[in-house]
Amino acid sequence: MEAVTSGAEAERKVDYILKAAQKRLGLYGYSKTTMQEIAADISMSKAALYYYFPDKESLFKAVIENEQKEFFLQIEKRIAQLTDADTMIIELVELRHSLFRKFLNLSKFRLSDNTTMNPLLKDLYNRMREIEKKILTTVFNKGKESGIFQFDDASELAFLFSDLLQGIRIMEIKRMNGLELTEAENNHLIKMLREATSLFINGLKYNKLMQPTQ
Amino acid sequence: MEAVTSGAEAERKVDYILKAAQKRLGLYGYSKTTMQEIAADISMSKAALYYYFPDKESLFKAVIENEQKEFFLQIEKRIAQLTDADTMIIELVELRHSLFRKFLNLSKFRLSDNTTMNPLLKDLYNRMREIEKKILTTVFNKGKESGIFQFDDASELAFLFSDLLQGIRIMEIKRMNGLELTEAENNHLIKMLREATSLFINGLKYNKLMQPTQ
DNA sequence: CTTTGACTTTTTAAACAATATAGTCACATA
DNA sequence: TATGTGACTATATTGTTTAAAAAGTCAAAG
Repeated sequence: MEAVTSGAEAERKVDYILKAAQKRLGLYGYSKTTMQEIAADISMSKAALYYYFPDKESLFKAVIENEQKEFFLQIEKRIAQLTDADTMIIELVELRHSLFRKFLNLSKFRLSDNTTMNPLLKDLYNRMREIEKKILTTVFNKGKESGIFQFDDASELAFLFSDLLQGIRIMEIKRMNGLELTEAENNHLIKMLREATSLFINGLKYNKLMQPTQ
Repeated sequence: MEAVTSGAEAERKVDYILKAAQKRLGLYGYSKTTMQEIAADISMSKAALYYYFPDKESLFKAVIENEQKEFFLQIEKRIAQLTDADTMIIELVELRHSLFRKFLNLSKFRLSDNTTMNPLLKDLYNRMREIEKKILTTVFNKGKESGIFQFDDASELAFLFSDLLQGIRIMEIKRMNGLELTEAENNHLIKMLREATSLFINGLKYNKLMQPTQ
């Protein structure tokens, strides 16, 4: 799946290609970006791209992996600066939201396009959730240790919380009119996410109803 | 949108048609059910259907409205038997889940078919949520009056909660393999719904973080 | 008032051609 | 040898035509 080359020069070339691909991916999405166009953008021939990447999918996979790495790096950096589990979660939600928009340019990955790029999208999506859940699990456990949260199974909780947030995002996207998220729609979304998080944390702090699983 | 007739005899005939349409709708979905087939099922001519209903859409709209009416009737009946707001909400979620499956035969309304029947589906969906939110708002307010819930805006809360539940449903459906919800998948779904509801209620009971809106 | 068969119109589906894009390769150049 | 290219092939997408199916109409009849 990776580029076939080694050496610093080659690496710079690969980065160059990735940048170009990233730009078009963010702007037009997967299926509306051709290898020809990417090549032209950086004054190369299409064939040269195939020297560095075996196929289109691999190229874009590399783009996405790059962004994802940076994305989670920033999240963990911020989390590390905090001490309380509850503020960590709140921060996590906020950061996740803004970074997701910034790095992955979500708007272009939307429904219309998602039949063609399904394999890529699904992979991206699964990894995202996997890592997110791992981080959440850690934070929940930290809250439990420090005595402010009460619950049974942290990873199950992380699963639920992650689903719940994703659900809110989907519902907001379903409601929106155009193909882009307007400023108002985005504000509403972040407000919903905040409220849900706030209630969720509260629920964990005074959790008396929650039964042990099965 | 309604049948053009009056009189008890005509009404019985309309019911007869609706039953036949309902059966096929549940079995095959909107686009895979023809007027011809419905007519044949009850030994009528297709033209006769058009005497009672102006078009296909109206016929199926009537079917859906029928089921919806029955659906919410049962919910409100059950709610009326309860006194505590928190158990009301739990019951509401449980009932909503089982009745939705029973009456609206959700499985057939799914993604594959939803491009063709979009207008109908959207309408159905919007009404559902509208009524659901109304009921939720009432229950939340009841909880506030009796002093067990603390929050600012009941209808906003209903909106959030309703979204959140729907989000969990969607996430579970996205995860599922085949086209039908298996027993295991359904169990997982209902478990998630229960946990989310439980946490949500807890959050409302000890709500100290929740800020007044904006 | 209700029902129908025969009819017209509209929608959907299949088959095919035309186009665009992914991907290959023999050769060129440094 | 490592990198790059133009010209090629194979594959996937899109557009167009045609045929079939289904929606919807109507004059006439019971």
